[in-house]
Amino acid sequence: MAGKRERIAIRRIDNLAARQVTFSKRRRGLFKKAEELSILCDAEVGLVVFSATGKLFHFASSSMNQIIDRYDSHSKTLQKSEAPSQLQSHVDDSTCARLREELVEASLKLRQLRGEELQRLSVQQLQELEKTLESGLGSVLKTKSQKILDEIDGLERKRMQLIEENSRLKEQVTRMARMEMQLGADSEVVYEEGQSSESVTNASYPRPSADTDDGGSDTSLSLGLPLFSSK
Amino acid sequence: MAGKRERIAIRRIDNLAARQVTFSKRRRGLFKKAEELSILCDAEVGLVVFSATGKLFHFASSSMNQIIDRYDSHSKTLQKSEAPSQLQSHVDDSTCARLREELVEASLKLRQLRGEELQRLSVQQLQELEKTLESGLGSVLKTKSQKILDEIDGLERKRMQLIEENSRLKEQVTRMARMEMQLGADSEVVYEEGQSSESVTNASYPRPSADTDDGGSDTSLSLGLPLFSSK
DNA sequence: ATCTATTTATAAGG
DNA sequence: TCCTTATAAATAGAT
Repeated sequence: MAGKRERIAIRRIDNLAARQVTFSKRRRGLFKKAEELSILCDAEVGLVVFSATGKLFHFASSSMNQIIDRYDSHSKTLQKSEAPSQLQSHVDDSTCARLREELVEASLKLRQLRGEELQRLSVQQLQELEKTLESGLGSVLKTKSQKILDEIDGLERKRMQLIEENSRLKEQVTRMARMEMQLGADSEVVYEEGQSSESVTNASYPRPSADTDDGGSDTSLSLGLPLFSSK
Repeated sequence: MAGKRERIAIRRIDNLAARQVTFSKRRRGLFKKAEELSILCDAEVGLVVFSATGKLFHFASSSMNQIIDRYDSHSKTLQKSEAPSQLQSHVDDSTCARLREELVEASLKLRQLRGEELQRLSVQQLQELEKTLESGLGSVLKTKSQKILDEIDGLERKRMQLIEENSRLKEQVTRMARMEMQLGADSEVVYEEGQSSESVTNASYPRPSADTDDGGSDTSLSLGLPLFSSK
């Protein structure tokens, strides 16, 4: 029979055998293409692959060390003062080895929490993992909710402040309009800008840009442009 | 018009423009496949490419430093001679520092997955964490179910084997009982153990301990003790 | 960059 | 792992 091939999603292949087969095939394809790229385009290519079982595969168009060095020199902007050589290496190999171990361990746990590398675990261990994940998920959800509520709360508070401010302004406008009427029609009035007092009673008039952050609670007296002037 | 495409030989492309175009296209393809391999097959992949013009491109399924370290530890069969003290410590401070950094980072992520240290995260980040946890939890549950089903399956298989064995034994006992009757009442019968043939027809008689593992399928003829003997 | 004719890679099944 | 085949994906050449 031949393969009724279907497109596959790019996510970890669960079935171990299938995963290994795919690894073989794709690894070969990848290395082939890496080599082709280096030859066709005169590029320096280094490729390192560790199988899930820890086996190493690698390709380098020149020498891997050379490529790694070149990579390091590109990525390391920070240089060490080489002067005292390694005479005062405070960290010894055993410290490093321990760190490495811890890192490997931490990485494994991370992957397991992410749902990988589970095959070797016992049902008991899986159960524990499940509990950890559930509790973690619970905390995350709780924190997320809290943050969202806080945000809503903050917005609501700002909204209330704005409403307050708004009504203060309306009041002020009303008062001023009344004063204007009392002044009578004989006083001379100059409009600094072409805005009549009527438009100010509209709740959605544009706020002046001076007040960038909207936390302001007393901009009512510093609007920066005259609300009206009489003629 | 579209391309009347021809296969190309794998050798350096002379034309500069064509070489650059091909570099772009194939580089993208290569990186895509590198990532796919790492995801599909749970492999650790590190890829470094320098263009002919010296530009660096790189991909790492985990962290490049980690991969380079792992590569180094694999490829270095040469061991440190302890004689000249720490004059030739293969691991330098920077490697160690890097390890430390990675460990700190991994620990933080672990704690976050466990539901700690969440306060500084944004809602967006929490959302991602949530997705990770949910997917991890899904995998764990799936794996656990599979393991439990496998166990049940194994037990069921063993049960069936025991039932089979049991009925074989019953048959044997019946046959033997019949033979005994045919021998007549005058023959003397000696039981070496205080067990009558009747009790063997009981489905729950204890099995002899010789067969430790219960995968056995033909203990019926090697019970290790005579069912009866004639005199 | 975009468009296709073609070549390649590869999933599925033995 | 290798082989086969149908099909998905990559990509050379041209616009």
